[in-house]
Amino acid sequence: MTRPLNLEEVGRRAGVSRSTVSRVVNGGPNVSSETKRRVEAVIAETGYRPHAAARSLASNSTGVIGLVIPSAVATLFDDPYFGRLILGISSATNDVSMTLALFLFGAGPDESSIISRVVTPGLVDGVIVTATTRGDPLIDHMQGTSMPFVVVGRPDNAGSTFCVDVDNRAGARTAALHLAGLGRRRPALIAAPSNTTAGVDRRNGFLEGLAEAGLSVESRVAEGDWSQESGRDAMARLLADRPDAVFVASDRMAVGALRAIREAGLHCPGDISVVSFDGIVPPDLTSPRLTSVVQPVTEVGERAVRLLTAVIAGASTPEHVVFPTELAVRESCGATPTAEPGA
Amino acid sequence: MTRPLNLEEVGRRAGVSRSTVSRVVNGGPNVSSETKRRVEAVIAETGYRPHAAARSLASNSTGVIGLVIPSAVATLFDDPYFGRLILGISSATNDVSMTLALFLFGAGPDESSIISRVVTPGLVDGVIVTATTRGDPLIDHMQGTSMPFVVVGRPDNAGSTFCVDVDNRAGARTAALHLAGLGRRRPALIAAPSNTTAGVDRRNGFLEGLAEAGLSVESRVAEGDWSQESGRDAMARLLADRPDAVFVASDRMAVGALRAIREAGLHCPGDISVVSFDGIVPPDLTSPRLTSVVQPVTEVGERAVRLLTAVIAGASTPEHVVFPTELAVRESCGATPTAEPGA
DNA sequence: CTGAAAGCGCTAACAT
DNA sequence: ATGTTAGCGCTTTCAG
Repeated sequence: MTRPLNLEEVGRRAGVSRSTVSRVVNGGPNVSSETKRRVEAVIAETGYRPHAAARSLASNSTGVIGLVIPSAVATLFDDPYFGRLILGISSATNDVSMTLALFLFGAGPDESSIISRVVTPGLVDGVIVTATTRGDPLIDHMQGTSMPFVVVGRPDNAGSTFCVDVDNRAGARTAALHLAGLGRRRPALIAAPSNTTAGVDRRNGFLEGLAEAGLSVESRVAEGDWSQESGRDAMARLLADRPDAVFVASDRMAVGALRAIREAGLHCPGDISVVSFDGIVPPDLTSPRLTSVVQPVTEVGERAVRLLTAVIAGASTPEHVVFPTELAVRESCGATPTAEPGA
Repeated sequence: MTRPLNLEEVGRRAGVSRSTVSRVVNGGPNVSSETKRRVEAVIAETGYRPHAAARSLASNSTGVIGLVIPSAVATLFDDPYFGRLILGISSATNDVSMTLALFLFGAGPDESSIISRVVTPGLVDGVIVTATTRGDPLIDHMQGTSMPFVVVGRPDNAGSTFCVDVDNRAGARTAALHLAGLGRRRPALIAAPSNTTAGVDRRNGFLEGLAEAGLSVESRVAEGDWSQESGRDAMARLLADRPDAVFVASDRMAVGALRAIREAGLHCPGDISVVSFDGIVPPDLTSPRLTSVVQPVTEVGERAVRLLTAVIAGASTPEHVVFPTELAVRESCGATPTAEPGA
């Protein structure tokens, strides 16, 4: 006859009440060390583990946070960005002994049902939302609920939400200034999708930096979709205009751009300087190695978790965390490389 | 005065008991359509959603499945394999209205605590374990618990576990036969880590196929670590031995190998035929396009979820699902490409 | 320092 | 067809 292994049973075996067992399990005060020892012995020998659902119900806290990635099309995982972000978030949740729930969804009929699952009470304590597009209804939806959430990235209506982002605009501006400083005079731009704030911010930042240097892209602008292929296609098209420099809004697209340059029989950085954004593709994977505006993806993820726990704990004045980026100068821009950042 | 929005409250507003509300929420029988209509109206206007933890506790089923990836080092996400697998698993869990919890952990002191969190009662209904290494203690650990689980890949002691894998051995053998059929006589092998069963199976399958064709790799063998860099390094070393063909155990490593070939001033497939395994890198991303043994990653993920739900439902005789692979012949092997599979 | 008791919100018999 | 009731295993006052 095997009875359920719960607090009551552990208490029975240790000769104490379930309240006392609960106290030792949760490291509560007011337990004699002798009692504590005995209870712990029973826990060890029985392998008792508290029941998560029961605990959630009684304490009104689940210990799990959700990560919501809408429009999670296949291509999304071809970019190392999300893997890195997930890694950062996962490691931060592990650090605080929480569990990570992943909500991925593309367009489709299931979308609204998943959206509503995310805000199911008693499922997660809060959620991190990322990869939203401009005007994404998801964020409005979240605001209409009482579920704590933080956004990774900059939502359109950022004012009222907690979010953590990198300074895309400043980073792109730095890229422009760097290119200008190298004496380049016919810059081109391969932008990221304009339905994302990161895409818009990087584009604006680049144009702003150019303007400061008295330069302009004129018609040398193309927009990619984050994929390597799109970067290659965009570069191939732009080459007709004979640019002597190009800022590519993501590493992945830059890899494609480098390829297009090579396929056109041109040389980088000799014929054209390339600077990209992300700092996520291992430098040695390309030749020349990419000069890139590095964003601290892992830190962003970790910070998002910390911020979310604060919101869950009751923080109420929207906080806006913005991480700076750092320009890693390597060979693709044609400048003399500086030391690797952090080296 | 706002009262908690629960079954009781919804029932109060609709003028019925909480059991009745529970029935309509769960689509149970024995509810008059008039009552059902009234209750649904209240639910719609209040935005009531059942409390997940309470439901889990009462029903002894959480509706969440865990995905466990040990040794989730950063490099893990540089390979599109895991992204694809997660996508497949996520879409399958969405289909059955379940939630996906992600447990990633590298080596470290936290490892055992995460391992034990995975088997916390009342947290997940079952777990999918993948990316284990040979002799991984995690699987033994899982077997010691009553938590339902399935393995993606082939555990050493597969006999007693449910698992879904692809036929790595047969796929690699096909690659060998294909290369032999092309008239290549000095084949080389860039193997995957020998502490993984996939690595071992692919190696053995290739050697087996070679033997059937009366060929041998002799000393033309190197082992990579799945990374693109390792493939490049391995190829660079092997080139000294003048192979006229190489089987690379993963697409990522093959991309690196192609690069090494180019950097050595050699030509693929002219000087050397390349066949890889995975079929996960978009063909147009490399030139020449890779001939590859394609494994159905997404299907594997979906199938793992289905199998797990069966185990959760009580299935008890270990089942071993093995998906076949398919050779996609493109340009890197030097053969005349066939039509794209599935085209 | 420890125990008793009242829920948390839901499901699932069992009544009616 | 609907209501009543007894838990699920835990946390958390409140007594002692």
